[in-house]
Amino acid sequence: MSLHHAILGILSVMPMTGYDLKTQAFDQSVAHFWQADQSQIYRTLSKMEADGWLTYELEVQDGRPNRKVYQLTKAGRAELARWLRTEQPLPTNREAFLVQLFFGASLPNATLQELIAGQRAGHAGRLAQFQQIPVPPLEDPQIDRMRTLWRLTLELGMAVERTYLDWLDQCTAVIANLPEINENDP
Amino acid sequence: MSLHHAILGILSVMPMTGYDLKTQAFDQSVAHFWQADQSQIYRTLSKMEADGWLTYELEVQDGRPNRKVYQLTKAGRAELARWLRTEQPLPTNREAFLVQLFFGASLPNATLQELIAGQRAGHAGRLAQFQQIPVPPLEDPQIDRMRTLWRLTLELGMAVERTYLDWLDQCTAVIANLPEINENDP
DNA sequence: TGTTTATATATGATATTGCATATATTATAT
DNA sequence: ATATAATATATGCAATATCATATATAAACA
Repeated sequence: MSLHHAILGILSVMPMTGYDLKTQAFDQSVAHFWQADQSQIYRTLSKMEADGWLTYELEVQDGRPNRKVYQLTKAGRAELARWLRTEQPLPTNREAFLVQLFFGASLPNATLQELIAGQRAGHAGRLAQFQQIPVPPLEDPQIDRMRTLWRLTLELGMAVERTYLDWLDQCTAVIANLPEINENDP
Repeated sequence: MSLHHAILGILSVMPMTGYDLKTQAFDQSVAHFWQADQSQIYRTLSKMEADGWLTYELEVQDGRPNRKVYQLTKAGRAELARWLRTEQPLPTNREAFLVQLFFGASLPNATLQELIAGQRAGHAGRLAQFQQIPVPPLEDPQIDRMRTLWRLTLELGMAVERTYLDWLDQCTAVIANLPEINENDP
């Protein structure tokens, strides 16, 4: 639904190809709030071009596939401006690990701890990845309106990851104090 | 992918109908980590029954549609036990509001503040909803292994909502100090 | 020398989600 | 008296997401 609008946003800052959208934008600068599959990006670009929101300039290359550098049309800019003002629903919470924990009472403590450790490694990795995205600090927000907003979204991404890490450590502590289940008695 | 497993988990605690799964489980006790559409629940139940993970007992009613009370088969219990031990990927971050904020530099401060206020109301509502889900406190985890794990998942849900609320308040403060854009100069 | 990585776009197939609508009766609210 | 909510299951359809694979060449690596 709003992969369209994420793409409009990115291309409004800088025209680029589907390949760049994947490798530069969705895998990097906006990865903390939107991720997209390569095949879905190309399909969505085609559809948006057919709908008149985008055009592209073909850069002919030899030895490599030609590049289609996409940019917004007037209609695309209008659509982005309209959508930016519409109220958005909260994200849906769907998290497989929490299903495991909620229904995991039959698992031994050690197994629960292994699952928790796996999640912890993942979240620590994400936090490290977010911390490497370069944006200026918030101290002087007069400087650059756009970068201030970028910084805010990144602050949330990092705050959420820290919340996960703290909570996973709490889980480890709680389960360490839990009496072991009797494996003969399911 | 794991709506199947969320359903296996719920029915392993208590056999119930598709209607009960929606109204009692997905809209209430597990709403903080998994949500599902009614139509998807019924389709998934049919598929799981066809795959031999579930059976149902028909309770004939008059004046109302008959109830299909689903329960796990032996194969269903085995699949749940297997899946509970498999490592799960982190949830994907896809949040439309952050797309707006990231690309919203062209919006006036007041519009940004309205969008933030809308999100804040939503997250405050979610937190209030989570706080009404009754589970015993963590002080004595010896009491009940299952309820301890339930409590932990709920703690995360609430911690994440508090993280959002704090961050949204920070956004309000930062944007209040931001110089207004010149609307004649896009 | 052979394998992987990078560049670049594209399609097929499947899974998942969301929204609307259909049916049918009883109970409750206005 | 009439409309809405609750109970209960089901299908159609469109949007979205995921996974695999195809094509083609150059560069880097082992």
